[in-house]
Amino acid sequence: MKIASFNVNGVKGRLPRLLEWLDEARPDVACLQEIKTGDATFPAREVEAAGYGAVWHGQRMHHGVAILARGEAPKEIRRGLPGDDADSQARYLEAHTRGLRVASVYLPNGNPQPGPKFDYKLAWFERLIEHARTLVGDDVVLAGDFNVVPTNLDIYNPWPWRFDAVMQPRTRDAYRRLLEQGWIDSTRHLHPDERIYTFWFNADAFRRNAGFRMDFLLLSPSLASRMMRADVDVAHRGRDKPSDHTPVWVELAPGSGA
DNA sequence: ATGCCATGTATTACATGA
Repeated sequence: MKIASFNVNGVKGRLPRLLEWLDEARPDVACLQEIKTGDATFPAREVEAAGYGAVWHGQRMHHGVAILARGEAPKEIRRGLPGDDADSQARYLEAHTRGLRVASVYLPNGNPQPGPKFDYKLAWFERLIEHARTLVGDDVVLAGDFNVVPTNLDIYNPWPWRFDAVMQPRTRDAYRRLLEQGWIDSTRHLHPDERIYTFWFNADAFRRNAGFRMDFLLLSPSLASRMMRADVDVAHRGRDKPSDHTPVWVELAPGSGA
């Protein structure tokens, strides 16, 4: 069973790339971020024609997350994180599919730093940590764009980006505390020493392979023994009109209930 | 230290992204 995450940077403009990737990669579950469209304008018909059921949490112009499942409709469990009723940004969606609880996560970018956007990022991260604590005992995948570069192995060159929100000690500390609950960064776990990137700032940065690793598939401890392979579909970043992120995926062995 | 760029929405301009 293949679980994937893909920050599409606009699901409508990216539809040809998305449908092509679904056809080629055939993920069983695909979590999308930055769909950048409202609930009424998500291209559900096209996604369904590609063989995927979907749930989505849209927002006009910005953010927005979705969960796709091949051949079935995911059952939505929650949209938005608990802890702040005034937070109207669409960055979290949780659904049940294929015997798992799957969350599509789009953590705030947080730039410029310092400032209110960085404060929002840290507060959002704390709410994610609190909610994740309630999930870590089940079969759960937290998949998404976490907007954090966990270590200097996860970026081509930390120096030019040392003031960026994704590099800050407080951002990294929040991510470390999330993982301390027991979550497994599957890509890093299976490739402990490799330089692996999932985001490139622009086409020139991609040519130089000057990337960041910020998209993760975090597995709850109960799924650890089912982890088989993990990789990044790097080639999709080099195609026509690509997203700035590239898909990441992990393959799980069938569970006892599947 | 960074959006020259891309995206979407609504108008030729703005907000967002990392």
